[in-house]
Amino acid sequence: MSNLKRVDHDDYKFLRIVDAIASINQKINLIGVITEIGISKQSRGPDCCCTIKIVDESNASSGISINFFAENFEKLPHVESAGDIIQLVRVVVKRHQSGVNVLFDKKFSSFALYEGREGSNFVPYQVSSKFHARDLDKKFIAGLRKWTVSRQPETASSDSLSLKDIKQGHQFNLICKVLHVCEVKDGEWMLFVWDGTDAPPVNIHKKLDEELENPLPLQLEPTPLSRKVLCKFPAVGTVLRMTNDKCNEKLGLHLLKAGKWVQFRNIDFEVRYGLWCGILLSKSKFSFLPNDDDYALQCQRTNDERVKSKWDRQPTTCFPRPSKIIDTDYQDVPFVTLMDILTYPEVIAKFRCVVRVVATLPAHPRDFQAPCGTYRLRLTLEDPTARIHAYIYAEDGVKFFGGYPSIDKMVKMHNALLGVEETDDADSNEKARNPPWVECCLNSYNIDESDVWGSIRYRIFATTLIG
DNA sequence: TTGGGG
Repeated sequence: MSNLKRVDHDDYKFLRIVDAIASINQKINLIGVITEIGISKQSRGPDCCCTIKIVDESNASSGISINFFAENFEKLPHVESAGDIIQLVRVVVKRHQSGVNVLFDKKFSSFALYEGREGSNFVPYQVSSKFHARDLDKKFIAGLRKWTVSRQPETASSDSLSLKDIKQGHQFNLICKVLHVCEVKDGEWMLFVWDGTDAPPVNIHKKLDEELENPLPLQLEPTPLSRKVLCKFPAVGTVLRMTNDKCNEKLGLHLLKAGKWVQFRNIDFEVRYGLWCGILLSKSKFSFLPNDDDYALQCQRTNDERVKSKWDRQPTTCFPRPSKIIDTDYQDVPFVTLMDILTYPEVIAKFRCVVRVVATLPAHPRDFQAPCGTYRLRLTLEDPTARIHAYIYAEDGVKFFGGYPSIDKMVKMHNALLGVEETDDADSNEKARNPPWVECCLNSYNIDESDVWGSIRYRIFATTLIG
C-alpha cells in the first residue's frame, strides 16, 4: 500500500527547469509559464509542429523550449496568452548541439493549459488526449501564478518597431493587434494588423499610363474585404497587410485570432504598389500578449485620445497642415479618414479628408475632358487607413481646375498634385511620385438602387486645385 | 521521423 503511494508520488513529480536540463533522455514532468509561442507549421514529416518556450523560478530568464508534434493543427497546444501555464506529463529531455530542449511525444506525452492570472480557476482550457487531471495539480499551478505576480514583466516592446517607424528590410519585430485573418489562396494567408499609428507614406513607382489596363490597386488582397469586415476595423491608424506568400512552409495562421495583441519576431517589410506589406517567413515567430499588456494598452489609449479629438484624424505625417495647393470650402468641418468614409453608416453623405492623390485616370490632363468638353476623371486617393477611387465630374471639375486652364497650366497642376518633380525631361511618366497631403471634400452616393452598398461611389466637390 | 538558441 505505502509502496503504491510512493510510486504514484514519484510519477507525479514536476522537475524544475534547471533539473530537467540535467536529465538528458529521461521522461519527466514539467510545469512552467509560457513566454513565447512559435507559429504552428507543417513539419517535413507527416505532422504539424510548434515550439513553445517556458520559464519557472529556477530558470526565469532563458527558459527551455518544448517541441510539439501532432497529427493536425487542432491537437497542438493553442496558447491564448503569453503568461499562461502549461503542464507537461511524460516529455523527453533531448540534447541538441549546445543546448537542451524537450520533446512532446504524441505517443505518450500529454499537456494541459491554464490561465496564468492569479485567482483564475484550475480548469484547463485545453488538454491533450492522454491528459488526466489530478487534485495535486492545483498546488503547482497556484504556486506558479503566485510567482508570476512577483516577477518583473519583460519589456517586450524595446526591440519592436511601431508602424509609424516601419522601414523596408529584414528581421524586424512588431507588436500589433490582429484585426482580421483570411486565406486568400490555398495555403496563402493575409493578416490585417494595427497598432494605432500611421505608417509613413511612400513613393509611387507605378507608371501612370498603365492606369487603364493595369491600375494601381486599392488593396493587396485579391478580393476586397467586405464592408462588414471593414466596419470592425478602427477608423484611425494604418491597417498593415501581412502575407506568407514567400514562405514555402505551411503555417497554421488560422490559429491567429482577431482581437489579440501579438508580438511578431523576424518579419520582413516591403512596399508593394506603394502599400506597406509585412512578410511572414518560416523563421518568423509570434507570441500572444496578455490583454492587459502595457504596450498594447498604451497603443489603445493613444488611439482613444486621437479618436476623441476633433482635429487629430488627419495623418500624423501630414505636419503641420496639408499642402496649400488645394483649397476646400467648409474650412470648419473636421477631417475624417478614408476608413471613416468606407464604414459610414449611410450611403449618401459628405466628408472632408486629408489624402494623397496616388494616380489619375486618364493619365494625361489633355484627356480629362470628354469630347463634349465635360470634365470626367478618376483619382486614386489614399490616407494611412485606406485607398479609394474618387471621381471628378462636370461642374465639380470646373471648380477643381478653376475653369478650363491651358494645357501647359493643367500639366503643371497635375504634376503638383501627384508630386512629380518638374524637369525638362519629357517623360514624367517614368518618375517616382511623392504626392503631397491635400485636403478634399467628398460625397458618397449609389448608382444602383437594387445594390445600394455594392454600387457606392465617391465624388470630389467644393475642392479647388490652385497648383 | 519531423524541429531545435543567439
